[in-house]
Amino acid sequence: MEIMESITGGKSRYHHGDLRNALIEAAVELAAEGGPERVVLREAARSVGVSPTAAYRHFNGQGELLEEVKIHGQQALAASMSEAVRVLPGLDDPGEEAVRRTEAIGRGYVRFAIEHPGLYRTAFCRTSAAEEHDFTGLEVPDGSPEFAAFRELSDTLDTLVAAGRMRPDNRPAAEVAAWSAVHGLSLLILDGPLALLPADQRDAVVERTLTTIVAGLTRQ
Amino acid sequence: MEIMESITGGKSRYHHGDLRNALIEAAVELAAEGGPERVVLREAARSVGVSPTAAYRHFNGQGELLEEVKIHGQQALAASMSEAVRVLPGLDDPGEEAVRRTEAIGRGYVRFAIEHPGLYRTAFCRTSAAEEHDFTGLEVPDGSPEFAAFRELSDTLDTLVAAGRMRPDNRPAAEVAAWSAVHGLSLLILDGPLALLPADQRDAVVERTLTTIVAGLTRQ
DNA sequence: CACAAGATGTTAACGGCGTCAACATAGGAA
DNA sequence: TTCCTATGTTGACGCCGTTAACATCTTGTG
Repeated sequence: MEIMESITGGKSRYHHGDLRNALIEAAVELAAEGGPERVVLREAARSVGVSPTAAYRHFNGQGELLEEVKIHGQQALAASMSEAVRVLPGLDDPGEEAVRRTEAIGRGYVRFAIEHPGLYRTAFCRTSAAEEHDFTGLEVPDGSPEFAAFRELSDTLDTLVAAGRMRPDNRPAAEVAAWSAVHGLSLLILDGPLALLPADQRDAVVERTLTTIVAGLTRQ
Repeated sequence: MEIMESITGGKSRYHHGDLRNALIEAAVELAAEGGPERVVLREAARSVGVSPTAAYRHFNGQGELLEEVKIHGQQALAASMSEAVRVLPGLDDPGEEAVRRTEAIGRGYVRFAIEHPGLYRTAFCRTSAAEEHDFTGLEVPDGSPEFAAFRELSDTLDTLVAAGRMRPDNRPAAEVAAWSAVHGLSLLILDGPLALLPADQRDAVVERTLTTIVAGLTRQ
């Protein structure tokens, strides 16, 4: 398989060259604009300039296209969380550092939801492909990049225990508690009763919620 | 306006008599089966035995029908929370009672989500009618029955403060933190990574999460 | 180099959806 | 009784996802 000299080659060609990715890109844009219900196969095809049925050469159907966008959203979310941690200053007290890091992860999570509501909602939308990974807090899958951030959370929680800031018997399900809090908070802000809260009040509520959940996790 | 002797009168009549409620009922059933995306106007009409456009005499369109179902779901959720509290035994220590009550409210919330996933998802689905109520934790709207349970949570949190189990400066946004936790937990269980967790492990995670969030709220 | 075969894209069509316009009927008030 | 209005019906439109049948490009092989 030679590399097609096409891609941006010129003149409208019968074969697109990279239709799959082009469709995903278009679909991501749609999702960013209007969430999962907005990613409609025909519109993605239209915006790429191709017939609707062409998509079926690259996806099993709309569901599979949506799944692709979903993965993209999960990765972007993970990146936001990682970035929030990366930016943190180092501290002398490792326990304090772990606490700050935990809060930062949560902040990055909520921040992404607020800044990219469509993608965030898509990342957690229901899809027919219900083959979800599961973890109780003990078994953390690795490899899949969308879970890199989750791994980061998990490690940070371990650090909390190691530094004596969290009781070991609190450790199991700690990531579920943390994740639940930021996930719920994000959705209450996006779709729920906190939707029309002015930004400054909203941020205050976010900070207070982060503080509360971390307090719960680190209670001795 | 005389009462129509119809309703269950007999013989197929041209005028249904209570089509609006019949459609809502059908739509609720659909939502219970498959969530918000399942409440399709034509199917509701079909199951009532009426033409699709008949619905337009009673609703502005599918969105308004969905909105009706949404309200129904919110009320059912509130009922589940209230029931969980009602069932609690009284305690001598009012502080301890308030703590138990807070946990019970959360348990009732998550329990409803697990037992009625379709209705729960519908209760929180996005609808065009974005005229949501908002509250920062200070201003709690009353009247609307779907918020009765929220009022109950708010009162319970007040009791926590009064009994000296919660620092007053922790009070603001406390309901947001509590709500976020149970909401996020419910969604992680329904759609997210905890979906395939066996029931007993799932219940354990729920209990641990409730404990953690209450610990955060009541930390001195 | 020729050419068959597979990969990739197109057109046409189906059924289902939400919605609108035009028409039909029933029930109550005058 | 008669007419008005509330309520329901039929028919049509454009959108969606999806399938089947056909067209064109690309590539490996003789």
